[in-house]
Order: sequence, then structure tokens, then C-alpha cells
Amino acid sequence: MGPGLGGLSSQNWPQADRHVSFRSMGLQRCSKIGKSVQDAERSLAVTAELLTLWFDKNARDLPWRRTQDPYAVWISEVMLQQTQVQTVIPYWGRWMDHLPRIRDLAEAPPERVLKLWEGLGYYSRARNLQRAACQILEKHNGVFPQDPDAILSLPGIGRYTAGAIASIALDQPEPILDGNVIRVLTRFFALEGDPKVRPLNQRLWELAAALVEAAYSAEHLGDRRCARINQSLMELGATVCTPGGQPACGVCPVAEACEARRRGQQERFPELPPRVPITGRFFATGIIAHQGRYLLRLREDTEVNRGFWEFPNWETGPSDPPEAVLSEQLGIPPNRWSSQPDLRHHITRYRMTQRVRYASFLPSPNWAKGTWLWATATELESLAMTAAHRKLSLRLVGTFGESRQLS
DNA sequence: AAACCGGGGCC
DNA sequence: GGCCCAGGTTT
Repeated sequence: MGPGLGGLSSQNWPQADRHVSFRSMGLQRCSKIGKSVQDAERSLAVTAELLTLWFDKNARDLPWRRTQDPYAVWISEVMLQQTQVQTVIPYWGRWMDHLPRIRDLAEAPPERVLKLWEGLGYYSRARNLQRAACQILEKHNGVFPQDPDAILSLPGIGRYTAGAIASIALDQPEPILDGNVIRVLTRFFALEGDPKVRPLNQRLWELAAALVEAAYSAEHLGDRRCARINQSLMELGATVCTPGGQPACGVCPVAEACEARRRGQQERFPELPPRVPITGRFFATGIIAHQGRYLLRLREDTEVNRGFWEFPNWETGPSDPPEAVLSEQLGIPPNRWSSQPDLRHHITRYRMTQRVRYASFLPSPNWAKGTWLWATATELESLAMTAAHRKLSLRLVGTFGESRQLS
């Protein structure tokens, strides 16, 4: 055990957190059962220390943990918003290779930024990254700001991401609260209610702040204490205190003090609101080939996925024949279309089906609206396309860049 | 407070 | 198919 843990009242620790409340939370249970604020803060310090030391031994070796460059940490945090670690790893490495500095991002062509983000989804994240990079150049002389409020004011950076950058890259005692931390804290303290809305959300932020401040005060924990305690909460949530009814409490460093585990009710927390129901959507998609090129359309500024190229497509009803809308929109007679396999694609709450039709025909261009392009097989690979249309593109273009013959 | 973002992985 | 993920922004 580390030298710092010895003096703390470890015999009180498991009991203390069962009824703990903290001065900053303004709760009353504490005084009712006669626990002192000093005991509460001491148990908090023990918890912070156990988590930090556990992280030192059990942290995964993730690529962005090998740097303290705020820019690199920032990119990783934004990529990790709603996106899992294993998905992010190759994207982060590629991004840092191509755009290693803030200035590189600010000055890059927007289509290059989108191409680097292709497949990660939630593409406003990429657009906001570049907007923020430009702001850092203009307002902060090209240096990533250190003030948490200045970080928070950048586009695409909310309270979580600002706290993550400030603590992980700059070792400041700023709290973080994400899905992992919500799960860890609601279980540890058996906190009921919706953790995403007040009042529980506010209490969780206060608890997260109390933990990082406890680590900050514990000088014996050594360097980068704020970075380590905050990452320990997320790491524990990702690898031990996992969703569902079977977290790995046997290897949890704070299991003895966990109230949900004491009750055997780990699966009850957090109390997340019901999911939005899943709905199906249907699209008629046309692949129009002409002299080895394929017709693409650029999503316009008013549309979702603006800046991405895609095969011309229109949303239809579940049973509308796709030839009808394709012929009307593209001026190609209905009998010129041949059927291709449907393409299924999932995105958040949508189950999307693209009904694909192929035509080898050059229509008189009545597609006046928007930006169109006859793309070669090589261009298909280099343009930014959303995931569903990238799948479609891979049907046409093999791994050697050869155009594939379709009947 | 709720909807949206038209991504991906896991079971 | 359901659920979750190192969320932020818009309405």
C-alpha cells in the first residue's frame, strides 16, 4: 500500500461512505446520523487515493495517453464523444499524422478535415474542431488556452471536454462527468434519479469536483494527480464498473465502500431515461454510370452531413417503388433501371434501408439544384462520403481501385 | 427538457 | 433488436 494511505482512518472507510454527504452538497443526512464532515472528507480522500493508485497499475496503454499536448488530448476527447475507444484509435493516429499542430488544422481545406473524420459520424464535431482551431489562432495566438472558461468557450467543447482537457493535459483540478463517471458515482453512492438532469446531475458534478480536489490536495500522490484521478473514474467505468448487471466488482479497488454493491443492486444504477424508439427509414438511391464515372451530389449547407458526397438519393415511404422517384428526379426512364441489393445502415435510432438502382445512361442534366460530379473510381476513394454511401462506393470500387462491372 | 446528430460496436 | 458509447448543440 502506498505510504499516504497508512494514516487515514481506513477502518472507518467502508462505513463512512454509506452515509456520507459532503459540505459542498448541502445534504442533511450526514448530521442526522452523527457523521462529521471531517470523516466524510477523509473517506473521500481515501477513495480518491485508491482510485488513483489503481489507475497507475491498470490503465490501458492508449495512444493519446502517451502525450500531454493539449491539442492531441483535445482531438482524442472530441473523437471519443459518443464513440468507443477501439473505433477511435486508428482515426486519432491518422489525424495526428496529417494535422499534428493546431495551425495545421486551422489552415487545412475543410474537405480534408471531413475526409479524416469520415466514418466517425456526428460530423459537426469535425467542423467545430476546425472552427475552434481558427479561434485559437485568432484569440490565443495559436496556443491552446489554459483557462477552463476559455477552453469551455470554444465551439464543440462542453463542460465534460473542457474538464477533460484541463485535467488530463494541464493537470488542473477540474471535474469531469461522462457516461462512465455517471455509472461509477451513481453506483458508489447509490444515487437515484435521472443522472442527466437536475438535481442529480448537479450533485454528480459536485461529487466529481470533490474527488478531483481531494486528489489535488493529496500531495503525496505525486505528479499529475488530477489527470490520474479523473482518468481513473473513466477507466474504472470502462473496464470494471461496466454497464449491465455484471460489473467486475471482484477487481474493483473501491468495492468495499460501494453502496450499490452492498445492496447487491449494481444493475439499478444509473437510472437512465427510456430510449427513443427505433424507427425505419427508406431511401431510393441511384447509381448512374457513364464512361467509367459515377454521378455524385454534394450535400448542401442547409442539409445534415453538409460537405459530404453521396450517390443521388431521396427518402421514400416503406413500400414506394424506387424507380418512380429516381426517374422523376433524374430524368431517366423507369425501364432503364436495374436492381441492386438493398443496403442496410444503422444510425442512432434509425434503421435505414437504401433501395439501390443502377443505370448506365447519361441523362440530359436536369439536376440544376446543387453541386454534381462525375467521379472516377479513384475520386470515389478520395472524396469524403458518409458511412452508408462509402459502403455503396466499396461495392463499385475494388481494393485495387478498379471499377467493377455491374449488370 | 428534449430532440437531434442520418456512427459504430457489442451481445 | 436493444443497448451503450470519454457529448455538444439546437430548439
